[in-house]
Amino acid sequence: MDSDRRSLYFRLFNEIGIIAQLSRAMMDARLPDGLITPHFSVLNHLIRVADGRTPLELARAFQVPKTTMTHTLAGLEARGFVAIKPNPEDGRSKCVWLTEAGRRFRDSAIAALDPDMTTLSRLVDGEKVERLIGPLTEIRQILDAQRDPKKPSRDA
Amino acid sequence: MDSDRRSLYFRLFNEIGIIAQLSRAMMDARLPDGLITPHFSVLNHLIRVADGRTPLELARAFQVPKTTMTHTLAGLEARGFVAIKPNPEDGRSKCVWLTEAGRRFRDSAIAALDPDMTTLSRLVDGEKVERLIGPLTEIRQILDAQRDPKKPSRDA
DNA sequence: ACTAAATAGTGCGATATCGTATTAATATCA
DNA sequence: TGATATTAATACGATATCGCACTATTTAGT
Repeated sequence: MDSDRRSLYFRLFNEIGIIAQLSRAMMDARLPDGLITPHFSVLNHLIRVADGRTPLELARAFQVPKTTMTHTLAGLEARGFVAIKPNPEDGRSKCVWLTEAGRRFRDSAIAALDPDMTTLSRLVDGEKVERLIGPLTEIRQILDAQRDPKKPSRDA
Repeated sequence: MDSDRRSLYFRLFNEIGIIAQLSRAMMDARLPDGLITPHFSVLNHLIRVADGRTPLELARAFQVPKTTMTHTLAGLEARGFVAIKPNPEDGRSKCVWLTEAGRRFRDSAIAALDPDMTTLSRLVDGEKVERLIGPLTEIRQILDAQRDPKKPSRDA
């Protein structure tokens, strides 16, 4: 592979890595206590996508190792933001349910993030963001498909 | 801020976060020993951008806290991939220089990553990537500028 | 020159992230 | 049905990441 082509992809991943770091730092700064972006993201996912997901489904959705999701969920459960119950369809598995406190926390977190998001929406054209999401989703899916299918969660 | 607009930015950051995680996992899997993507990225930066940077400059370049960069550099120094010397222009500061071993390691890491990158270049159109980098760089710069200028490294 | 404020790097403790190995339950199949 | 492989979750240990606080040095202001 020639050097120019290679550095193109490195630059892409570098920019994306930095944006991920900056956006996460921005959100972390608005979240209380020991709660950080992954906690909020999981709550948000449970509301936006579907309640009652299994830990493994959540790990896949965020592309983190199972053990990382176990840890994140333990933090949410300790604060009473989710309830983790046995999966009635599979004795090995669990289901993660939002609690009322979890919903309230998610709403208050969004409120806390709102000023930053509003500022951002003034600085970054929404249509430009929409045009980005398509290709980014495509790249995400390709990267996802590249992983060893035997390892759906990277450490299984 | 209305909910649609808000979820647009959340989706952007979510996709970017997942791609960052996947690309990092992909690279980590090809790096030896205890070396991970940040180690490689720093070496790559020293070659591509400029040798002899200070730790703080590197922390800013990657938008990580100073302490994180200290830790990353310690790992590189322990393996003899960089030499950290006093900054002749500032007694508080240091300068990070690549060693020959560092260059060799960077080259071998690139060689190890090459198959993945080649696969990627077949699956993701290079021109599409080029069209992404501009807007992403812009967003990165805006996010960067949004941070409190008093805290150039998030924990200063 | 002297003092006060700012800056560069790091020690330290807390938490996050990850890989490996383990346990329990389920699925496969002879 | 019984043996084997697969799967979901977690315990555990190692390292990464981060914020806070501290030291040494430099810079600014008088």
